Amino acid sequence: MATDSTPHANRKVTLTDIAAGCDVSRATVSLVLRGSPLVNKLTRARVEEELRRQGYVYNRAAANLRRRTSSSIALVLNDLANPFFAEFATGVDEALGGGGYVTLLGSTGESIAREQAVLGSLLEHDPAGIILSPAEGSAAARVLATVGMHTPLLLFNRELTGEASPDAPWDRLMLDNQRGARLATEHLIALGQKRIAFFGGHASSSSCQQRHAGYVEAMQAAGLPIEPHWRIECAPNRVDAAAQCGALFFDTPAPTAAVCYNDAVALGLMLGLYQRGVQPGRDFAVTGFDDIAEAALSAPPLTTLASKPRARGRQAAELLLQRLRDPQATPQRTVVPVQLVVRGSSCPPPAA
Amino acid sequence: MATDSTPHANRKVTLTDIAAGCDVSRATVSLVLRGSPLVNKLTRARVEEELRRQGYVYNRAAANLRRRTSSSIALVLNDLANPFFAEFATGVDEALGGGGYVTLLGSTGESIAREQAVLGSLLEHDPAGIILSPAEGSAAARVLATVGMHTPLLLFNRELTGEASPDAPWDRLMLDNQRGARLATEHLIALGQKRIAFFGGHASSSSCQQRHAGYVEAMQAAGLPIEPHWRIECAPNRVDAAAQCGALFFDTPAPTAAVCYNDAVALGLMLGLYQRGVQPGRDFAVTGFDDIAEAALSAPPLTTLASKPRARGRQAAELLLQRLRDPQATPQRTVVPVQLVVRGSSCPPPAA
DNA sequence: CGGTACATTTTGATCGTTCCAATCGACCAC
DNA sequence: GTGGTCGATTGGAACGATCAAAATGTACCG
Repeated sequence: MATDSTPHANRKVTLTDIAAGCDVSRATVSLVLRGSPLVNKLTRARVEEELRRQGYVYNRAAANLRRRTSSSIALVLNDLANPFFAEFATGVDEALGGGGYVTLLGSTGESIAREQAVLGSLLEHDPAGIILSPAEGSAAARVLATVGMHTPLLLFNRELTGEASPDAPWDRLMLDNQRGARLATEHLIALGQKRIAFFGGHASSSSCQQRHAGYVEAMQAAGLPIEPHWRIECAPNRVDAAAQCGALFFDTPAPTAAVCYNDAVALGLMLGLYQRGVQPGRDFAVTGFDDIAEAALSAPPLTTLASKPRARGRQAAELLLQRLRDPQATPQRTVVPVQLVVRGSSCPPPAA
Repeated sequence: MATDSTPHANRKVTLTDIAAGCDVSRATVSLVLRGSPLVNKLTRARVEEELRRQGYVYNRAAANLRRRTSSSIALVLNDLANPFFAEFATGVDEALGGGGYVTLLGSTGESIAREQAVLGSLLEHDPAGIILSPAEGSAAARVLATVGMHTPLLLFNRELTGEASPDAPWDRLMLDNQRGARLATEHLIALGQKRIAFFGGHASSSSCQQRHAGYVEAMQAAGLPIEPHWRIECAPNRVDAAAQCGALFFDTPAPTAAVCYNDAVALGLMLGLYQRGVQPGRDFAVTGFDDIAEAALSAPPLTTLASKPRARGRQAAELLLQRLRDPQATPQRTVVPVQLVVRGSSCPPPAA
């Protein structure tokens, strides 16, 4: 309450001010701040009182400079506005905060140019590490060039393109995309579906490739055919997905089910289906990927693959913190399983 | 490509390294870095070459220390996982990046304790300013005590409680909650609705109070009655809203429409209505607030109030940057209008 | 009393940058 | 040859913290 009693004009309070204020040296104050057992109980009390009185706030930047350490982690995301990544970011921040780190945020909006700029800008703040969910098509070489090899980087969710480089000792946290999509496809097949499309995403993105591979795997294992026009690309958002819905029915035989790239796409597709008078969950089966919050609440609720983005965020932070503790350890590639969540959007094919 | 040709072991490259590398003084290199016109073209070229060769990265922390400046802004949000705030954060980061600032993220998860902790932690990194969307019930006095008066703070979206304090010269960016809710209510009234409930939110939150006031205003202006059981509180998320749906129908006369606290609540309510066999947009009118992405894509699409969170984010950043330019200006309170977006979820009452 | 041990505190250098004042060479004017 | 101006560069002291080593003081012991 009396914190701001002294109208300390403008300048910030420093160690030196405190030291002067209670007649000790800066070093002693520093020791007090860091809870060293070396200081006398009495002086500690005096100093602490003075700290309170002057409203001192620690300057971590100065400390970090001297100690050649860092207490921040950069979090660079391709699309923060996507609830999946928003949840992820929340998890990251949670875990980093627990570890005494602060999150430097950067959002690239899926633009490689902005990714470069953002990485460059954040690096100037000397983060202890970086968590990066790369923009689509981001190249390993460029990232390596700007990040260098001083700062540990954890790759989340997507691979970088042209990853031939031997000296890119990065950790990875990836979803088991292939197995997830395979599970979804197998689930549809078990329901009796035979004409199953793969809908949405850009074929150039690694996660899309992996999910498509899982779909192909399941189809082939079941001896089912895959028509070329059952593969529809679209941007991974609702609006574009809804717009592309019609493409599923241009050609015959039309599919009666679709494994979608992710939930956003699946929800958009369902909207498009409604608009054509096709009722998802009854006339047409749909599955998603991610299990974002609205998946459970759509009509019909969406069958999808749960990846628990917040837990993934915490995990990403943990992995990076671990790397900081042991910079020499060999790079880890962590693949987290995803869980099939069956809801109303998946159904048997309409009786022919 | 040759950036990492030198296996520079471990230590980071500094000004001194560059200076030594091309036989000039640190000061000159510093001038080059900042594009000063004082340096000779030739030396500049030499230095720039050396910078590239050694893969130098600027240490902004050191510079900030010396210059007594800061190049970061703290962004503290009560719920980053909410798409509204995720969009907001994206807008903030966009605009801050443009201004050469970096975003320090903090997510409080609607906990006052965490808000304190996060603010404290971020302040140690000496942000030039703070954008805060406070947790519910966060007190002005506590915030003032931890933030102090050195760091400009911009309050977004919510007021702090107990705001009697005369010396809390904070800028504000608020939505026009009252007018928004009034517009929604008037819209329902114009459709012929007479029994209109106000659904969701915590009565203690300032934004909820304002929205409720707008609702009351419209009802009274139209001479319509307001039943006590037409005011249902719930947490501002889908799940709780769906669960509280039944409370609307415990008592008679039951409402035939509801003005909801926000979109999350409205979507949850619609789900709850479906589960009771009541079809929103036909049997019961619903309006939301925020116009989050899924509002347009729900079934039926949601009538709501657009607040353009991303644009608000940019605006918040701009306001704060302006404050930094002129710290002496009198505190601003900016209230942004919201726009009624009429969609399928609002309808006339069922023919009695 | 000298010596050693221990607890506590201080001095001065340092982190990587910027700022200020000073320097230096070259050129010109008188 | 002296002084002045100009362009280009530099040395060294900051910024606010930490660290290593040295310096206090105090107590104890033979």
